Amino acid sequence: MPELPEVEVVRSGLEPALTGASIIAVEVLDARALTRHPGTAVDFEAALTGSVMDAVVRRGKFLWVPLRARNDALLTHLGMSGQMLLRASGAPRERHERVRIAVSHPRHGNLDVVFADQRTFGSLAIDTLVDTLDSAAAGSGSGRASVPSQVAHIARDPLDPAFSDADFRLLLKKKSSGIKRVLLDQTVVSGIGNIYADESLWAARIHPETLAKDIPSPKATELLQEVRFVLQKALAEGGTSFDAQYVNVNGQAGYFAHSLNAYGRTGDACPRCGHPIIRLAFANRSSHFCAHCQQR
DNA sequence: TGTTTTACCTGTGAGC
DNA sequence: TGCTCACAGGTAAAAC
Repeated sequence: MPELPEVEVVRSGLEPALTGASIIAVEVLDARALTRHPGTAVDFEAALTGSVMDAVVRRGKFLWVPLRARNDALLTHLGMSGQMLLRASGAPRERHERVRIAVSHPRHGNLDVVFADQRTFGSLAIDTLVDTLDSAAAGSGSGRASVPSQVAHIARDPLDPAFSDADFRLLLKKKSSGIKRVLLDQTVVSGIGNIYADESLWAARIHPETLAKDIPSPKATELLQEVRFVLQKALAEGGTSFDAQYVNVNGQAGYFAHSLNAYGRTGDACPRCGHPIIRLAFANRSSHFCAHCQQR
């Protein structure tokens, strides 16, 4: 389940291999991988072939590759099970392979970028670049102040230097939803999914159903600190991998699953107080928390 | 307008 | 052994 740390691991893995590389061939094996793309698979293949990739940029869970001397980018969202894999040119098909992009890099030679996705929630697209609303750099990996139009409404993530803590606290004051729901709202703060929302709330000792507007400002500041700590620790450990759902560009799993305190630990003793971690149904998914040290 | 629910999708494992 | 069903969850559209 790729959230900010997992997507950043993928971004930093792709960056040296793709920056400056030319696209020499594109093969769409399953058009469902293009649900975000406004045109057809044939358009997609034709529009990419021959273009040069300038960078690999991330905001929240979105990744994109600006195309040289053009006002558009190759946009990627991994969804729940998407993988971007770097493979030797002509390598055998991956399981659930949806799109293959053959590139030629001036220093690294030829290789294939494979987009594989089991649950087909992820997708690729070619999207027009628009100016960022605050004129600051778009996100991680680029100094340019432009984002794909489909990313324009996505908030900055907590690791972005241009993220405003004050704006975040102000937004919380206006939200009458539970804080867990608000943390998952990518227009409020991006990059956080179910795993890191549960972990951050556990660390900040906040019950997931606490109304966002009821959280005092100092507590909101503490929550942001915990969010950043959890994201940075997960990033340092290569992300969170359950089964084979998330891997880096070389197909390797991350280690953060061993560091989880609440997520997926239903029935285990809370590492802080020893009371059992509880699982609560929440919006077609689950919240995991300690009812003793995270009281409403 | 703001908030909540639903649809999309497939592999895995539990239960029968 | 083979079948059914619940579950995992990010995003956007629909419903409330």
